[in-house]
Amino acid sequence: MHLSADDLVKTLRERSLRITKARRAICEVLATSHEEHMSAADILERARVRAGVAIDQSTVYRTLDVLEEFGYLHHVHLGHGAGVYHLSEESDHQHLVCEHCGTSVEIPLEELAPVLASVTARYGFVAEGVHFALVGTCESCAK
Amino acid sequence: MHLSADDLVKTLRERSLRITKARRAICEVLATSHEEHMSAADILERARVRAGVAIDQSTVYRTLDVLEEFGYLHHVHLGHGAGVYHLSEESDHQHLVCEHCGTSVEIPLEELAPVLASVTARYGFVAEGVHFALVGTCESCAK
DNA sequence: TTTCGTGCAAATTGTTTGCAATAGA
DNA sequence: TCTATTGCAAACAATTTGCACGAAA
Repeated sequence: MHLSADDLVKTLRERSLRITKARRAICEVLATSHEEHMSAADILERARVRAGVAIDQSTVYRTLDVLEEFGYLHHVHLGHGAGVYHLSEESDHQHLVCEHCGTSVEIPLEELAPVLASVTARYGFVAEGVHFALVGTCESCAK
Repeated sequence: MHLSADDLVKTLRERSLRITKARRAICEVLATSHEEHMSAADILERARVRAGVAIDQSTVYRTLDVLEEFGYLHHVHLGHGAGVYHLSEESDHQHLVCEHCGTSVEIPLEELAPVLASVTARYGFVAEGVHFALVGTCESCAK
């Protein structure tokens, strides 16, 4: 299930943050480009069109910060250049298995999304995060 | 086997590039901090000390570019902030295995470095890239 | 001597911040 | 009304580029 623009707006309202044209437009842009990785500049441009009013980049960054703080959004710096933003998906998770003690830790699949995306882009290989486990050494065994 | 400063200098010479104090110092810094992830600023500082002469940041970037172009160096943007550089190790690689046709593709381990690093930072889990394969669908099976 | 590589300074790109004006609750 | 949020402009951080001089080959 995907987050809608209204979901985002609602959470802003619930935290007694104000719903402005800029914020609404940014939420809409994020909600309607779900699987896409957008830079702040991309979001700004689309939000401007959608809002029909002037929106500043600083407003975009500030809004993204707020949403990220609440866990609705993530951003990563793939390769070089600008960071890319996208909404958090339902918490599919990925397992980290310790080869020493067998413990497994769950991490949100989203954490791996950036690499999986870049692997797809570069090698045409669609990785299935859920089908593999990361093997390594857990924190306590590392000591 | 690790690359020494001389190895690096030698390759520069072989390509008829000039061996300057700045370049030599940068090579030495890289060679003597093998497993470390250094930013360009770190490298600049250490190279300045080592060379005993003024070295400019642009020179550092240009030298790093050259070494990277020749495959002796990699850099990645982990998280935010400055990118980090490190010499290429023996080409450890990672396998992408297609679950449909069994084909496997090799990708440089370095490709996965960003996530592995963030997983370590966030969960104290040291992933061993070489011990897992990414399972998914390859380009031709995807059609 | 002939270029290549340098330092310097200024330009670029991506992101953040200070502040007075404005609009949401 | 009251104050959170905005746009603007300026500050920042990381990296790149233009250029004339100096130094490797």
